[in-house]
Amino acid sequence: MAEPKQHLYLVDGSSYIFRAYHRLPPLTDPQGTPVGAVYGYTTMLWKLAADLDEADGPTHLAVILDASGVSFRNEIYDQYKANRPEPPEDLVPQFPLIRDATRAFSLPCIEVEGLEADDLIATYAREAQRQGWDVTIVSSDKDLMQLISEVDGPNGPARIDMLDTMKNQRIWLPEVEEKFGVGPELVGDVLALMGDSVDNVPGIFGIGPKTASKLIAEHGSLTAALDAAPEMKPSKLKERLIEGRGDAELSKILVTLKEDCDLPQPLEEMKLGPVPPGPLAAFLEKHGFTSLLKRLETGNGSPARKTDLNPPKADKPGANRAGDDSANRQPLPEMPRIDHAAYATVQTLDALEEWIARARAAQVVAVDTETTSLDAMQADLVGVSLALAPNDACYIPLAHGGNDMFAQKPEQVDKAAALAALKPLLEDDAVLKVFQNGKYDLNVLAREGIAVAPIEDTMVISFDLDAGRGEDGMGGGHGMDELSQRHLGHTPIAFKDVCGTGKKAISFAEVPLEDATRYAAEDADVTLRLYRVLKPRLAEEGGTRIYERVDRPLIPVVARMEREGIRVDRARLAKLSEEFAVEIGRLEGEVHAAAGQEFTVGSPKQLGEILFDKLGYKGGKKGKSGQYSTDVSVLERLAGEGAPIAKLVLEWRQLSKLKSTYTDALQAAINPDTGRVHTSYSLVGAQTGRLSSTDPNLQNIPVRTPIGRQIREAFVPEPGNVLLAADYSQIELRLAAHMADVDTLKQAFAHGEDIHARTATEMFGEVTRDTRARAKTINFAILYGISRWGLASRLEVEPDEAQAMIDTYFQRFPGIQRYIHETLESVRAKGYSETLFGRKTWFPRINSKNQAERQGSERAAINAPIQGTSADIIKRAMARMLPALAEAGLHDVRMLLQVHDELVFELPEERVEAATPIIRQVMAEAALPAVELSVPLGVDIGTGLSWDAAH
DNA sequence: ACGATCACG
DNA sequence: GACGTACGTGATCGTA
Repeated sequence: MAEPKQHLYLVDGSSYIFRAYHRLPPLTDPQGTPVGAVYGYTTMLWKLAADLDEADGPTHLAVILDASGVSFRNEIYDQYKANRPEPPEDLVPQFPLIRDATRAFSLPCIEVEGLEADDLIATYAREAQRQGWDVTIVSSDKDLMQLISEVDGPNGPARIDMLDTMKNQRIWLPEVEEKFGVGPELVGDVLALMGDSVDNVPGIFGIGPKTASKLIAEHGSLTAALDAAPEMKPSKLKERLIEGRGDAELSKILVTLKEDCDLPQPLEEMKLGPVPPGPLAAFLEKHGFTSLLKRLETGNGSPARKTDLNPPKADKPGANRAGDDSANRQPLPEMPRIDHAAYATVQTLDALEEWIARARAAQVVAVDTETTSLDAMQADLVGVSLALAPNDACYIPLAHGGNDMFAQKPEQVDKAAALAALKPLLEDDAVLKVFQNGKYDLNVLAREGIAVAPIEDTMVISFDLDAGRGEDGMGGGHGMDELSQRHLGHTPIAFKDVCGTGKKAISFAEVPLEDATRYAAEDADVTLRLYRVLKPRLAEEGGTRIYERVDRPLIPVVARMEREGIRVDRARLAKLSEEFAVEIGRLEGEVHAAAGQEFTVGSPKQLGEILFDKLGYKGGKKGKSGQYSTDVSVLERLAGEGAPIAKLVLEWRQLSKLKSTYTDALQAAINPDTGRVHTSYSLVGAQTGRLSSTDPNLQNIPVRTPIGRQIREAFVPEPGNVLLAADYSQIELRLAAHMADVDTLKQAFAHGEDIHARTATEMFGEVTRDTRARAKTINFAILYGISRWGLASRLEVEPDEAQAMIDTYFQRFPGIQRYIHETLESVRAKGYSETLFGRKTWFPRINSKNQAERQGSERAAINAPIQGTSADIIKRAMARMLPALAEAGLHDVRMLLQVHDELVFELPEERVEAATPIIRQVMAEAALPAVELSVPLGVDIGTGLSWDAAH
């Protein structure tokens, strides 16, 4: 048997502590020594050491530090690292503690005078790779990205990758490519051109990361780029390249890692075993890391646990871990209890200016708006609250006392003046604005002419961490009250306690200032506290990638789409409503006649009794509510068996649905100010990461039947414009083919084949209308997690026959069965599924003893990575779309709607030709560069004078 | 407030 | 031996 692969982790201790210092709160230990960064470092080592025995975890580990003093690079260039500022004074005493912490874990700690940590890491990494080991460099230093590689070793490929523990991100070839636009072997050349101000590597003045990447990618190397300079067309860039040649060559030497250092310690001595608890306990105790100490004692996720408490086990190492993660969370510095009396009401411009100044100094401020409506497109701004620290919060009333000119109004800052004062703060790049559901506030403030940025959103952070995590008894929502309850143990004042409910409800503008301040300032306070709890978890739990790269950038994009809205033709809808009403009345009469009595056709209860008791049709099945089922499958069966009433009811239902849900409701949804319909998208509505749409839902407008499609004809562009609809074609099946690595399907997609026809050929040997339809059903069944009974009922065959088809499918596409098996194993062990972009969905019931519950989770878990990856891809496309169009000068293309695999745009007719290829490209390439798919993404685009015509 | 039904991907 | 059968949503209606 081959020996298990060795995996060396090299921890770049020095760079970690700098970053930890800035990211973590300034804790001090019982002796008064600052230990915030050390605490961060300790938890990181803890996690790494506890990963021993995990797949891809370390078998060997060493910490590499910078020795103090000068390195050989200073002999080459005396200015090297010369302008680096002194480290902050409360960081200095923490440097030696890094060594103490490392020793406490009984881990090797290596530093060599005259060598930098990077050079030692490079040498050790290459040496281990030569011996066929995998290597993970724990650092985020971009210089080290030069080392990322994979070579053929004695027993298979040996790779060097990186792990950024702050962002909890693996860095591998795609990440390097994304950052530098070139492979690792050329990273040094890019760095040499761009320089590094922190290390005082000169680079070439005036060339930054973008230009450097572009030059190296174009010419293939630094030397080639420099050589090509004299031939370039006259430009600033050309001059700089020629004049800066010397600087660039020197920089290249400085950034090149020394890979042939003398090694002070052989690799074998880095072998990682269970951590002896004694020295570690002493260290934790000395510095007052009591929560870690407790975990060490209880063995909960402890690096010492493996031998001390549990004998090594061969079976699933992660079993039963599902969902227990929250208990493993880092303790946070205590926050004071919520104190409503501490909140300020800001009633003068001077006081407001002071809060704004303090917010600027704090650089992070939680913001909340109070309005008159939940609909951001109708809401009037009533006040704004700010929070700078726990209990340090205020409320700024702007429109209390209502709009009645003569009413008695409380003293408050003039609304226009206050907003003018707030605007620079809210738009300041250097001040982070934290919201709970920021999309709402963004829209309210955008309507006041304020373009808030940059923002953070605790609701979205919560979703990216905990989607699906709700269990019985504990809600899984991401609303503020729920989050506050869950993470802060605090129940905020309820809106209805301030404004009342039902008929007696008052507008927030009528709430007395004292109550308004308590409520509003508390919301900002809670938001800030939630941010402090949730934000660090992103990095710890691997949520940074999806939050920073997908969901956070999407917030302003979706907000903008909501504000754009879409025009609907009211007259057309009204006409449809009327036609439907006539037809519904006629059908109702016929149904009553067929039934021999009047009854409420819309009542499934009454209908069931008429059909099965009075008229005596057979096959009535009662559900658990004791009521006959009368859904479409039942009525269709009855209609097929010659029951005229069933067909009439089906028609009646179709038209009632269309009228009440669409033609009537859409007219009512037209915004009187804009004349357009503005849906609201939820970024946290669907567990898989999809958006959902409400008020009205524009993601379920009819399309499948001709009669329903008439409603789509009422969605229209402004005069002179057209609607453009761009759809991903079969995206989920394509992703399944990629993720399950099914060659036959991948080839079919690569050749642009009809995928259902192809499936029919594989399964039934021939393509007919019937076999293709069956194949299509089976393809979807696979995506949704199949059962013989479910498939049987859809195909109207016996379960045995359905099972035979499933077997055939798995035989023809063996990757699918393996994918399903591996996905479920992983979800059972970890508790969550993951998309290609790292989005997690939790399945707390995956190991349930209740079979139905468990099987339901299993089906959802099979589907979630596929549906979720598709959602990630279109989200990335959306975030890039308007910038890409703008870059081509297309500023008048509006992105209006998203329907899961479709984007709808409105644009002047004469822009269609220019916009189409850009939209197609952005969508088709949306996975890149983070993920390279082995199937192409097809995009179908159409245009027309209605949404229907655009398809 | 909840279940049944049906609109969408 | 019983369970309850395709994934993910939201709106509307009737009924409790």
